[in-house]
Amino acid sequence: MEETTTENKILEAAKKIFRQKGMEGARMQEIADEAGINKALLHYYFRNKEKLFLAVFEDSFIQIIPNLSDIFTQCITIEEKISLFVESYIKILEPYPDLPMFILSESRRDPSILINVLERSGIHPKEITLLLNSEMEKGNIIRQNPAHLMVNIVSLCIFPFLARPLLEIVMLKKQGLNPKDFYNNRMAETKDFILRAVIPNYQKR
Amino acid sequence: MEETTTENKILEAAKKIFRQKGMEGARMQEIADEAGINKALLHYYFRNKEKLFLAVFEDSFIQIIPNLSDIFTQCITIEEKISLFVESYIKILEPYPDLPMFILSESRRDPSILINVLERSGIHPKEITLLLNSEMEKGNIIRQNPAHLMVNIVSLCIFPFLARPLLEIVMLKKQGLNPKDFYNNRMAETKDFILRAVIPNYQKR
DNA sequence: GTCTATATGGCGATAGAC
DNA sequence: GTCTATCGCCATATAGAC
Repeated sequence: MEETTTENKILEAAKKIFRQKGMEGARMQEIADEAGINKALLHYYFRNKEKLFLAVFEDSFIQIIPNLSDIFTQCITIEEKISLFVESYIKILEPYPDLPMFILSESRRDPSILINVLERSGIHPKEITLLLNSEMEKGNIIRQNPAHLMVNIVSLCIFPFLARPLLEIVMLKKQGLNPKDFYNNRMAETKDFILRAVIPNYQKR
Repeated sequence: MEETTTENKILEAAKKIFRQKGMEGARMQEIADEAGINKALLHYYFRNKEKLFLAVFEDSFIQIIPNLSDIFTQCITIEEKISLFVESYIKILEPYPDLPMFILSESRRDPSILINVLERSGIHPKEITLLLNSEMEKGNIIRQNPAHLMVNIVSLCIFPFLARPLLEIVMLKKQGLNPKDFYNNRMAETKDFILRAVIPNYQKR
């Protein structure tokens, strides 16, 4: 069941505002309004803006680097693993379309906020590298640099969220396309594109 | 030859600071210092921060949506066109690694800044869609949704710039990789990945 | 055109009553 | 724990001398 303590109300409000506007764009007053409390209470619970922001950032980071590592230890083919990863990742992001820009933009503003949070992150690229190399040995996936392959997959999943406002305007004004249709097809198209670049003789099924 | 009028010095300084820190993170004092002039002069030439920012944004937008449309009208194969696009685009961005985040982040903060700038942008996705469709008819590229294909190509080119600080830390701390090596190989790996997903029976050459 | 000095407002943070 | 009132700073913007 939901905890509706004051501290929790503040955190939820802060998540909403910080993720939308970033550390520098957010206003403590706006967060207080959103939480339905007074501005002074923010400082009572979190001392200052920086500390409140860090709480939101860490929570957000854990959410965007989801616990998907178990996908790669399951007993399924590499094709199914990649498929499942892409589907799960896009599904996780869909309810929080602001998260990717928030994380990347704040990481760029102040990379030091990453240091603490990376430890407890559940990112283990070394293990995935081993898996990919072994699958290449077996001929199950096309030979390529594993680091680039991982970045490629993540790029294709995340970029449409990052560029959403720009993409929507371009589609509407320059192509006469409905952005909703685009985003509805996105998961399937992403999966097929990746698998064509990765699986030998891949045919859509 | 270089124009070194005061107005130009201001614009160059503003580009540097705004692209690094964004509209909300930038300080008029810092821009004045960078330009080697007084803060009041900024207002003399550009009235207010918003107008100075818009000048920088429009200049930046034109730079990131480069005049690459002529690539698609050249008399070369579709494979060469895609190859050339990826190479040119990454090469254009390399001297300005902050540009992609600046454009996308500011577009999200206030999408209305896009309206004016999109008109004179040289983005003509409809023409590229026609080209892609015709190449699919001929069997030169694998059948897929042209809108997604265009987004995929741009995603793979741009994302590594957007995520650079995060990627560098992950590579150093979690993989023991040298980020420089990664970015040196990036162009070739991107090209091959895309061509495998697009060209029937593509073999690296 | 370029400067110094100053006005004006907003925001993070604190004091202190309840 | 929660509120009202207020402090102090900093950033944008303007006034006015040169």
